[in-house]
Amino acid sequence: MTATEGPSSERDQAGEPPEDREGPAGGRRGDTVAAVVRQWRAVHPGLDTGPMEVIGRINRCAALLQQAEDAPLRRAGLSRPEFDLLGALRRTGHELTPGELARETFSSGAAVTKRVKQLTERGLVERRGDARDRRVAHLRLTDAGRDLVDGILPAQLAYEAAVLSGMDAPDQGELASLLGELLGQLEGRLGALRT
Amino acid sequence: MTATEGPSSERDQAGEPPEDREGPAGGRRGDTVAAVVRQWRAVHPGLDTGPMEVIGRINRCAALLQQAEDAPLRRAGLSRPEFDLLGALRRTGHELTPGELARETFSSGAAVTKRVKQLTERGLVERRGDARDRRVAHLRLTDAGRDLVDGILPAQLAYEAAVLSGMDAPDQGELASLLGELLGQLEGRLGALRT
DNA sequence: GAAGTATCTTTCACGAGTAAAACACCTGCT
DNA sequence: AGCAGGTGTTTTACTCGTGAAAGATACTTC
Repeated sequence: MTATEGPSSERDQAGEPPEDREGPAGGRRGDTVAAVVRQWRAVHPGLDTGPMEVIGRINRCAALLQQAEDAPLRRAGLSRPEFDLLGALRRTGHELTPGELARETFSSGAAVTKRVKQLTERGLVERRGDARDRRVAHLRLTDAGRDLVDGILPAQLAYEAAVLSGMDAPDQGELASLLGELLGQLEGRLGALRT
Repeated sequence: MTATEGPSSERDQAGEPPEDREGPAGGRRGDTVAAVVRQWRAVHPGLDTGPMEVIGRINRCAALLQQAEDAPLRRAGLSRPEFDLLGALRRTGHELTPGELARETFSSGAAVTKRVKQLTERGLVERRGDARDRRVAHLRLTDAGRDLVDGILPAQLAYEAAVLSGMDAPDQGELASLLGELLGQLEGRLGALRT
């Protein structure tokens, strides 16, 4: 969550006309971001609210999805960042160094250090020193770690599919494709905008 | 950040064939999520990776956008959650209680308490006790707070528009619409899935 | 081959968010 | 009136992530 949005609320003193009126959980039609955009437009009629409708919704979807999405993981006693770390190890198929893991999972090196420590204590990850360069460590899944990932992943994907099931397949494909386009753009030239 | 993804990395001992090879910053074509999906499919050919392509991309877009998006705000000395709080006050037009603000900004009451404290100390927000019910506080923007929001918002939206400018307007509209559909679904029946 | 510089990882100190408990106050029931 | 229970807000104790510094090792150059 973030972006210039939030659900619309009701708060009217005595006898105001029953104007907008949408509970935070959203009205029967239209999402909360749409309501927020309407509010902004009422206050600042000249504003170009186009970007909010995209960015606000992305942020809001991400927040909701993360909240919901983690349910199957928690049952396995894993947080999402922990699962991401294990997953990176699993899907690449080979050992990774802490630095590589940090890049893979888009988190700081410090965070990786901590997570690896916990995961090794739990017996899911093993570390091995490099013979050539004694600064680096090589991390790999233990058998237990691999089994855990392989056991969770199908349930996780099925759960995610259920979460998305309100949308039909073609729309999901279209959405994935547009997001891919946006993401490609962002990953390419974001950082060139560091004004 | 989060979701079952992360960029692909290179790590090969001596003489392996130059197989996949995409730096974390993404290859010339295709986003990082696509690369991750390819890795998963190579390891688990039977998997339905559809959900990852949507959810993974949403999460990754959100992470990148938040990182980039906040640049104009930081110049004004505000974090995104602080701006969201001020924005909620501004766009609703009337006073809000801490509880309402928490719902508006999708954050916990405790977080709102802390932010409000800081913002009142900075002279951007004022509080007023309720005469009837002395538990509740009513919060409103000071003139300085209102001016700050009004001063930042156009720059913020222009910046966001620039961030999205790699996509043409019809695609942005399409994306916004699909996200709105998804968000409507999620907001409606998410929580019914609390398995 | 020694000094300086770059790189990989971990440690430290801190800020931010959360859940749960604590408070403070209202309200309805007897 | 008095109290049981509910609601709005703040406090507390804790977790987690981060940036910056520290630590350890490799490379480069004179």
